[in-house]
Amino acid sequence: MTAPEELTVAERIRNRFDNLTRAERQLANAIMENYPASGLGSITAVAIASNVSTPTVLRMAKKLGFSGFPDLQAALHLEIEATILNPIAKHNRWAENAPDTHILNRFADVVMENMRQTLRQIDPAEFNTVAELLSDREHAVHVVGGRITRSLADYFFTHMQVIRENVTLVAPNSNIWPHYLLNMRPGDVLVAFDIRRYERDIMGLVKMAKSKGVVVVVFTDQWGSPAAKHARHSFHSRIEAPSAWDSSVISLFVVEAMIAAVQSLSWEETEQRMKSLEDLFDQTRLFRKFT
Amino acid sequence: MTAPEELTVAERIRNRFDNLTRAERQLANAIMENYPASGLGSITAVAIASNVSTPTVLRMAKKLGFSGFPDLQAALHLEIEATILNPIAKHNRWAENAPDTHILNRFADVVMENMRQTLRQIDPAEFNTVAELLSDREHAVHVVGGRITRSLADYFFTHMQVIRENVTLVAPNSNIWPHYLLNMRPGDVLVAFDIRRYERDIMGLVKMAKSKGVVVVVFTDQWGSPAAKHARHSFHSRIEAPSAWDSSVISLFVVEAMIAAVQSLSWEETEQRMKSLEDLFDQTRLFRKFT
DNA sequence: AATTTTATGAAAATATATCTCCAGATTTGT
DNA sequence: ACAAATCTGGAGATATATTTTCATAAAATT
Repeated sequence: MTAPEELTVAERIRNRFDNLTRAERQLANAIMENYPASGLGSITAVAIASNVSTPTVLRMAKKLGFSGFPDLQAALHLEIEATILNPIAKHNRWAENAPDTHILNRFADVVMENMRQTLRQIDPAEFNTVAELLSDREHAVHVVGGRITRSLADYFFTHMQVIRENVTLVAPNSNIWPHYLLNMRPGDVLVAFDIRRYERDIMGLVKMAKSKGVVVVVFTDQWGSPAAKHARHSFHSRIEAPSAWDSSVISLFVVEAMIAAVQSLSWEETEQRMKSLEDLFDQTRLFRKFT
Repeated sequence: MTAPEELTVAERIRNRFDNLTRAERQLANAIMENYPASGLGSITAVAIASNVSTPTVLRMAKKLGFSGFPDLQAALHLEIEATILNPIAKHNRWAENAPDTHILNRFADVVMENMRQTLRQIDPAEFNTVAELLSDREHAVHVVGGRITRSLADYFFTHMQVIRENVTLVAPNSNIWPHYLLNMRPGDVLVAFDIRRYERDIMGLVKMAKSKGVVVVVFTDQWGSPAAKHARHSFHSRIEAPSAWDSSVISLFVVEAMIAAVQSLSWEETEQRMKSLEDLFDQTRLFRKFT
């Protein structure tokens, strides 16, 4: 036997429909008509929409086993939550041979949730715009990162360097940033990485670059680096992690997607460059042959 | 141009995120967290759930272009109605506002599959063993990466350096690797990153380190670096990507999970070190204060 | 360091929603 | 057709939600 609390409002209505009075049936039909959205307004709104009085709504709510109208509505909210929630996020266990509480599984849960949230926030149009900016050979691309984000900046730079010419990685030491600023021209793009704790210097660099007419793109976290306010475009990744540190996994995900987008916007040139690169590698015998 | 009334609440939040204040961003994130169900309660309930005051909720609602909170909520109700009525348009996409074929969605699919496969392959016992090895202060940890994996090595190094002393990042230039080999002692741990195309030099370094009694841990891809054969432990991440490059997202995921595991194995010391680090940052005023 | 601007939440004021009560309408049983 | 039981909604009482006001705190600017 299912406990009454676990029945949906719709089920309760169906179960007790025969016990309902005329006005209540009218109300029940109106609710089922466009369920569950029809039950979301105030008791007054629901009453009016169904052409019954508010006490009728209340009485039916009580008949259905709720303590009052707000109680019924809370149940509807939970149902909506359950219906709308993305089922992909609910993977019970990632590493099947490890317990749920193993760090691998906990991490996997959080990362997937981060991914879901991040993708919901990204505006694909803005993403495309930035990809186009970055594939424009007319203007240079400058990349800068902070203490932790340096690795991301470096990763991004390494790939962009293969895709196109005229890409600079700004050195981590902010003392010599003025040298880099010298080389930035209007229309150039500055890609800055900054997650908490946000670094003063990045903010400064962004402001100065902006005043020189440089288009600034900031990759930051869900709270947003202060530098993002001065940026033309910004991408917010969720960086939650079951650890003392933040997670950069999703930031890297967005970066890789961006690299892929830029690459496909200018595949012909990129392909050429990659081939030349292969040749160079062959000559230096840096790599073993891949089988 | 879309009329403002036709934008969803989520879109409005995205559009104006950069104009939001700290408390408002906190609220926005809480709403997006479990959207749209999170916005269904009373203004008070929403405020409490997000840990902000009710006026903040109201102010944000107005900033987003609504006349008040009930207006915002009515918009949510309409969205829910639209979503539920059209079940096909729903949840099979990550970035709901981009087509399935958009690179963001294709990337998300692949990453998710990579994660599944990778976690299925990892032996949690081995994972734990390596975490213990890395948290043993008696022995030094050396980290090395290749052309692409350098960023991962760097990331791992940066974090390990905070967690414990006696961690070295081996410089990318393999000419001077012999210098580093000089400092490796039996029982030390060498963490090497190597994904295709596998690099000859990494292989050489691993072999030599092994012959000196160093415990080698290799992070590689699903096919496995040849260096992995000489390693005591190895972790294989799936690096498939819808792009000309491989994806490092899952490798980073495993690295972060490992960092978290090591950190929790020696939390007391790590905590001390992190506090000292905070103090140092405060003194150098490198970061802006995070609120 | 001092000043201005902006952001924030506590608390009061207002508006709205919810519930209670009850008088009349409707149905049911005789 | 009549009495009893039940149903229904109007109107007021109460509770809650929403908005406004304002003092304080934080941040930006000078």
